[in-house]
Amino acid sequence: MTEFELSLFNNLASIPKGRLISYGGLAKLSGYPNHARHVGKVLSKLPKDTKLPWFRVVNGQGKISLQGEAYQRQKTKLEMEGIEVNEQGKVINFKHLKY
DNA sequence: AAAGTGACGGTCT
DNA sequence: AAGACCGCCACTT
Repeated sequence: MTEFELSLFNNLASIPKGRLISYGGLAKLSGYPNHARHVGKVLSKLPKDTKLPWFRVVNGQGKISLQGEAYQRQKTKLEMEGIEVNEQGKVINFKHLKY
């Protein structure tokens, strides 16, 4: 467990329901700007039963980055919080925490 | 050891 | 508005 991951998990856990953050924003918030890709890498290793709100992380264009089955899982999770996702994977009714 | 690979992002066209 | 381009960095081949 690196310091980056620890900070990342703490910040991610603090994202309120109904709000989103970008990969780059989360990286910067965790003290590592320009590490957006690393954030995705870390999140991809989370256990499927994690309590962390991984689904509240979208890319800089406000779109879901996951593909296929995973895309559907995130979309469903977001819709359960009242966030709409259009045909292009873009989130509509949301308040972003930080980009 | 060099090259490829992403749950990415800012700029330029 | 949408792509193309390039920078980025840990990991895997």
